[in-house]
Amino acid sequence: MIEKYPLSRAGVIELMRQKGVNPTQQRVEIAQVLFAEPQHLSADQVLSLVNKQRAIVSKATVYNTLGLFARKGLVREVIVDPTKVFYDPTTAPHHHFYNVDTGELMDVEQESLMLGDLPSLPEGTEADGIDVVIRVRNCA
Amino acid sequence: MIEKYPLSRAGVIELMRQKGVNPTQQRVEIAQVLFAEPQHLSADQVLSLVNKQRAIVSKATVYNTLGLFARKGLVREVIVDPTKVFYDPTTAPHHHFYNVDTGELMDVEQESLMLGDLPSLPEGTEADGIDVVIRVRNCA
DNA sequence: CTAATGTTTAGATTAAGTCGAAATACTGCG
DNA sequence: CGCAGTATTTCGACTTAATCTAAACATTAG
Repeated sequence: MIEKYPLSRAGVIELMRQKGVNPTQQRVEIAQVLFAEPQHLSADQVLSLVNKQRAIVSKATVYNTLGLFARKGLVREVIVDPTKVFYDPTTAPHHHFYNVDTGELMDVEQESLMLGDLPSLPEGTEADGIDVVIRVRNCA
Repeated sequence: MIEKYPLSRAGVIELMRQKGVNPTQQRVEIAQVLFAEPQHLSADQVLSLVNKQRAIVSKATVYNTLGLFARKGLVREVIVDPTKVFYDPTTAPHHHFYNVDTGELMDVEQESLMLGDLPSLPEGTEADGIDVVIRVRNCA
């Protein structure tokens, strides 16, 4: 999980195998874009990055694949912007800064923000994950 | 801020005055829906609740007003669902459970989840708020 | 080869949210 | 009162992320 960026073609294929995702042509292309560096891309950005040179992958496939990757735990969906979803290649637990002025999204590096125990969950539910977003704005 | 639900018409008007929001007819109608009880409503839900009996407020006004309320600190925007924004009448700091199976959003009651210190913010930014969402799913 | 299954595609469709410009309501002031 | 100016609301068209549909394509097993 803690690997060097960018991940090689072989690296992403290996990772996909580990996560039980069939590494097809298009999926590998998409994964390579996502794992090029630690970053936060929207579906739209992934679409245009993948098809930068020549058209390789369709819009529907990008959406399908990002959804699949998220379900399989290859990437993490980050919901902070009401207008679009971001996909984060870093799946290890970590938190985010979100700049409401610029729309920029950044990882919180160190585990400087520590969480206490989880509160008791509602009846009949189990934890799926925790999202902590620290909203910041440019100071005046 | 810690008031009893539902808030009376006079109560919401008072609150709007405190927050510097001109209490017009439509805004009061919308506020009464929001402050009827602790809950999490989408713009669409507010729209249909407000116009349940007779048409009172237009779609544009609902969106305008919810945005205004959020900016003025009357309600809190909660972003957990990629398809819509929820509005929470409880503005005191608190966290949320989000049931990914049902789409249900709930307040975390007690301060059972304690946050440590904030990590150092990115250069040139100041804190605007923290959103903690505990995703849960129905157990098998 | 053929069937079955899994994947990708283009293009139409949905639905939340925004926008622009006209209508309406309210405010103070002569 | 009556007018002028500002604030608010409205309609309906528009934008856009995301989904859906149904067909095409790929891959594998037998």
